[in-house]
Amino acid sequence: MARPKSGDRRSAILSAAIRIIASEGLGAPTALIAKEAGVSNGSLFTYFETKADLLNRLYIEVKAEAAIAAMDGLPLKAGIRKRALHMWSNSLDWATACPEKRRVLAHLAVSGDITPASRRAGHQAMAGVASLIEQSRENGPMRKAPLEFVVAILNALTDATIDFMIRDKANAEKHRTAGFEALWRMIG
Amino acid sequence: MARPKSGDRRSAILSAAIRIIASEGLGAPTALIAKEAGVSNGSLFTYFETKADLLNRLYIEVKAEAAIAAMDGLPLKAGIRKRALHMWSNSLDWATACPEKRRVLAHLAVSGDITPASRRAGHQAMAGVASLIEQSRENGPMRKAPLEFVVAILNALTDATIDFMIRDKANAEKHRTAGFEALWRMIG
Amino acid sequence: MARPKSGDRRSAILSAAIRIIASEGLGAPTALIAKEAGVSNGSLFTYFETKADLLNRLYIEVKAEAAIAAMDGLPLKAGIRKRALHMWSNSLDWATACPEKRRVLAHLAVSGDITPASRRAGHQAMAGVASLIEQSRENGPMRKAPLEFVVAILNALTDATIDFMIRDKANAEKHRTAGFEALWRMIG
Amino acid sequence: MARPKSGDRRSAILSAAIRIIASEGLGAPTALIAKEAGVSNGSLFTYFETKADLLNRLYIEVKAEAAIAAMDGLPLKAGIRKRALHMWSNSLDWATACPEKRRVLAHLAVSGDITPASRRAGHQAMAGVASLIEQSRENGPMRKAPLEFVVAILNALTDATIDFMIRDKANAEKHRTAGFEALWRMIG
DNA sequence: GATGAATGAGTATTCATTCAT
DNA sequence: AATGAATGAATACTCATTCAT
Repeated sequence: MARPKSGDRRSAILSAAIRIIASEGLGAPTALIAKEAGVSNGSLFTYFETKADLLNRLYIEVKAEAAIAAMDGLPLKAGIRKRALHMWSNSLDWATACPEKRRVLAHLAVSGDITPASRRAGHQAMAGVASLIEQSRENGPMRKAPLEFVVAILNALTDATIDFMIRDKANAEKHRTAGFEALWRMIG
Repeated sequence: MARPKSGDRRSAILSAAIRIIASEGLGAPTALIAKEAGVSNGSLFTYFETKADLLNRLYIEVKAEAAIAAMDGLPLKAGIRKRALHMWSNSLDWATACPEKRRVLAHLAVSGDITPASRRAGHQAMAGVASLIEQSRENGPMRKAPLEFVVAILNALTDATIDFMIRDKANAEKHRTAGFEALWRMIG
Repeated sequence: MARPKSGDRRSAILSAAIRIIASEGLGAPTALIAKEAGVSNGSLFTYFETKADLLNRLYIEVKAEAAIAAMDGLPLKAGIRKRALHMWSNSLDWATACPEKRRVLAHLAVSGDITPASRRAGHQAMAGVASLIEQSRENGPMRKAPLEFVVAILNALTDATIDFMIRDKANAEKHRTAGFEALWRMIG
Repeated sequence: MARPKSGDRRSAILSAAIRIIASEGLGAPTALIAKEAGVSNGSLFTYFETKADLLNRLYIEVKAEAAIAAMDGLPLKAGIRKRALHMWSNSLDWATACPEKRRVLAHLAVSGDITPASRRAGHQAMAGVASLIEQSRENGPMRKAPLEFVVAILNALTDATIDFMIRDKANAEKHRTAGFEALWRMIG
């Protein structure tokens, strides 16, 4: 038979982990994740050495996905404000579309199980985003602040905006715009 | 009467919990906390019904302490920008002085063990802060945004700034100022 | 002040133990018994060395009470069958009137905490009853069986009858009579 | 398939439970039972959900075994007295041969952990015995008493007889016979 | 590889008993 | 003596990880 669909199993586990961790938190038993993935609990450990390993992979993959989503369809020729707005919208769209992934990322971000290496990998995945921010602030009031500081603020602002969009869906559009305007006032 | 319940013991446990949870996370064994507090593991449960109870009290007390610190010595007669800056500085000073408390608060904030009631208590403690923000944005670009949204952004911005001050202590002062300027650009 | 009313406290504890153990079983915490007795948990241990001690005293006292109840108002001049019936009725009346004491006795009888010495004390308290049985079987078919065997059967039969009287109160009288007739057929 | 759940392990646990509970009572730690069964403490819980579950299964299985033993080799064509005597002897033989099981059953019978469902299952297992009793008393003095009452008395009488046989082994045979005669006088 | 049973370290909580007040 | 806080041993149950099949 052709190659065993190990890739399938691996991603089945990963996406089961998202669903389970989103609802149960990081304390969720690996056995539950395996079950949700339709896989035996033993199998989980042939794809991931330890639970911590699974968590780290999850962190990296979801982070990467978020980064890709953020840059999707970026109008390369457009002005910087336009491109920034595009990315901002993309990020919020993604977060709204995959609330579970966002929850999981929030859990993982504060987990002691995520290694510095994984965090670095996460940052690298966000390189495109970082560069866009770099350009955005180039002529603004934060032009001298360390890039990381600006990134941190952006992340925080994004989180706050998303939280609010989810909490008050009726006015989601307004919040999205208000968030961007606030951002631009800060760095643009 | 027998040996009366001792406030000292209670706070010994609470502050041991801060130290232990800051370094071990919320999964830290109650026995370890008790030991750090110089108290028997059974005693912990005469002061707190359950571990979750301990966590909730911790959340409320530390949150209240942060609120008090934020408002300490507020120059009531000063203009709004000055007062906002004072609060901003206070918050960052406190967070810098008690990094463990901040870490613990960060852990607790995302914990499923903190009850809605405790969260409400936390918000109430922050009432003074909220009112100051309310005034700050009164004539600014975010005057129409929901207060909660502004609060969320402030929190996020504070966190980002603190993170950065801690990470790059040499330029802590600059980051503190830059953070406030960013804030004021957004809401002032 | 006159003598401290220690006797009161002691019996308060004992009767609280009956109520609590009847409803919670032998696993009931001593603290609960103390509370029900209106006494501090520490005090319980000035009246009874250990929980096992409390249980043993309880066993002996309740057993003695049952024995006394059984012999109460015994018509000394009457014939043996009449006296036996009187005792039989007394026992069932007592058990019906104090179901909690009976429950407690049932629990204690199978407990590993009751010492042989206590069991002997219990038997001694039942001496009057034993003697009556002795006479009852004197000319009957079990005249050669060991007394203890007959006693055991009587106890068992009593228990069964009481259980049934309690379970089917409407026909309690019938069961009481049927039980005695069965007894008499066996030994009389 | 992985290593299949093993009936051997299950019964090893069950019979270890009998030995341990017989000597230590129902308070015996599950870890001790597991150890006696030559199994890890965790394994006990793959065969029985909770300790209470283990206790209930034990109750049902031992009760069933007692019932089967009681009816073993029953001479179906014989007269009722003969059949009753056969059952009586069987029961006593079994109880004498497995004193631990009897002890355990005695403990379990009064335990609050045994569910009504388990008690019902126990009664059903005893259906054959019940029917034999029904026939036995059919023409006797207790023909009008509720069957359950007669069963209770039989149980009690059996218990008393066994206790005595065990206590006074030298005359076990005599007690066995005396017990049956007493029974037959009551109901036959 | 896949399975799921086996393992055993780890943990919150209880409770008899002691002891400071 | 009375109180009730302090103690710490004890215990059911969980779960990441291993391993027999």
